[in-house]
Amino acid sequence: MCRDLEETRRRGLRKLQLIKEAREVCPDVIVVLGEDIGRFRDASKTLYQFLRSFSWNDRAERLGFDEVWLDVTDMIEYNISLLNQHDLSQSFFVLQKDDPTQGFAFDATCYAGPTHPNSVTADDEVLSLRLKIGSHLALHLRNELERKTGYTSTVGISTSKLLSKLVGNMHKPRDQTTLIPPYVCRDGQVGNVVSFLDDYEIGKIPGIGSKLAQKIRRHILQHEPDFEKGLVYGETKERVTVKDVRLAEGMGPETLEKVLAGPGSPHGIGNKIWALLHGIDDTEVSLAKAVPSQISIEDSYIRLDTLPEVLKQLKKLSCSLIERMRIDLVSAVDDESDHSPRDGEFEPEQDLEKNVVDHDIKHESKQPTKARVRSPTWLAHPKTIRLSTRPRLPLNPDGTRTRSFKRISHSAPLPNYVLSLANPIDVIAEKLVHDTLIGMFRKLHPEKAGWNLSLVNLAVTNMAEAGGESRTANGRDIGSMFKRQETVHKEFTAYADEPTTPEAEPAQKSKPEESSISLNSSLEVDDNSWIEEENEDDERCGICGMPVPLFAMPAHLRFHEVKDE
DNA sequence: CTGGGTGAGT
DNA sequence: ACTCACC
Repeated sequence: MCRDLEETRRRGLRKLQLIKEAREVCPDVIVVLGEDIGRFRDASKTLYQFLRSFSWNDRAERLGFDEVWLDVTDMIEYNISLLNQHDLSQSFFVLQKDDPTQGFAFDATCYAGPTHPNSVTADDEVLSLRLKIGSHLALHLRNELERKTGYTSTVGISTSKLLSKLVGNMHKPRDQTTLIPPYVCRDGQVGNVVSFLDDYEIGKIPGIGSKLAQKIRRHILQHEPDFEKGLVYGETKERVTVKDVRLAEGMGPETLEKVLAGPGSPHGIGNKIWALLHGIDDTEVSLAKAVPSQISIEDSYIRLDTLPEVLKQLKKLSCSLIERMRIDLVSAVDDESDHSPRDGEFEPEQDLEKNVVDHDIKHESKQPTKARVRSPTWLAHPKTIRLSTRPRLPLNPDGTRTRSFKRISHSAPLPNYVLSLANPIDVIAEKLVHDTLIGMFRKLHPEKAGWNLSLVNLAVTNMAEAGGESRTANGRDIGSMFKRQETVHKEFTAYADEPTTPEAEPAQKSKPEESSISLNSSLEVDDNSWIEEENEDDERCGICGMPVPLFAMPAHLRFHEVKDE
């Protein structure tokens, strides 16, 4: 097994490759089944909360486990207002509005890291400046991420989710790329956005998945595109590029609508895809959510065709699901009622470490007046439970098996006792299986036998958020953790990689600077504890008295000017 | 035969 | 409520 993604790829292993094919092309590959993604999930959470903790507007959106968009438009705007236009090379980026000493020095006359294209042509000074500042912020975030967690990362800087994601792939691993102006061009010349996108295979554009890509290819090629066996997943023999589509005869939003519309496709798909092909994506980076909208656990099986075995698996999935619910949906809240647990008094067994910031607790315990405890509380109540299966299709007459990824599902109200924190997970799971899941399973598979499942998924959905619009309840606590201490590095033994996303908009106007960050792999991390020291070289600000590093003083004083207006 | 997520259509 | 498309 290779720790190194490049080596792995060089040996012919690809993502989404069939195990059979992997063994053919690389006979000494070691295939590990039954993997536990728990540690990936933890790493993902760490990454997300770290980046989110920098955000001012809380627009931080995850894509899969290892990518995050940040809409940092507000931070860029604010910092532009602080710039000394006569000394841009000695700028200071303020990371916190309420504390102008928190930040870093940077040179606002240049981009940090690589750009695409590499050479800068004079154009659109406003957008250029915004992107330059964005690129320095990205570098700072990457440096801090690596210093504090050990994770290296790759970042794209542009004005939309679409463009930041794509351009971020240009320099991997452990680097960043800024898509630079001119985004659109005058005089019929092609801007950098269109020229950047033109050579992409159509299916590589985020938002154009396999189904849409096939429909488009079929239309452009005028026949059913061949999928050659042995080719990398998602690649076709006949490459259809964005340019091919854009310049195809009669092509436009209307044609695309006709080509793409069908059952399951959203209205206006033609317009949307047409915009995407031009690098236009006006979708916003979504606000961080206090709670997920769904939690699900699934497992796949070589063969699952008896009821006793199904019940056993349902029990296992139920346990995992309840455990996950308690981790992600339960938080500790202040409880004023004078209920300090007496010795020997039963306390619900559950792991709240991830939800509670321990310094808060210590702080609380210093309060002499009232015995305050943190009581576990549901941040949201799922109202629905859903059971999905993926049946393995019966053999064809000719003995082959058609592969299907179709799922069937059934939903039911989630019984209240599942939310009981006093009972052991085990006990709840057992009851859930017998009271509810068996019945749901029978609805999906009424026959006594004859079915064979390749997958079972158990989910809770339909979250009713509890009380206080706690958008900040959980994540912020974790976010503050980063500001307080170095976080222990968790080993990340994989070659995380590649996702891909969204939709479109005029890159032109005053649009968000967005960064798409992708987590790559781990480095050794020095087991670092850092001590905050007061720097004696700091000058004190004449206005607010705060100690400010000398190089940051000009920016700090401008901060007062702006603020006091 | 990966293990998750989100959002939309019907 | 259920399925599909997409990541």
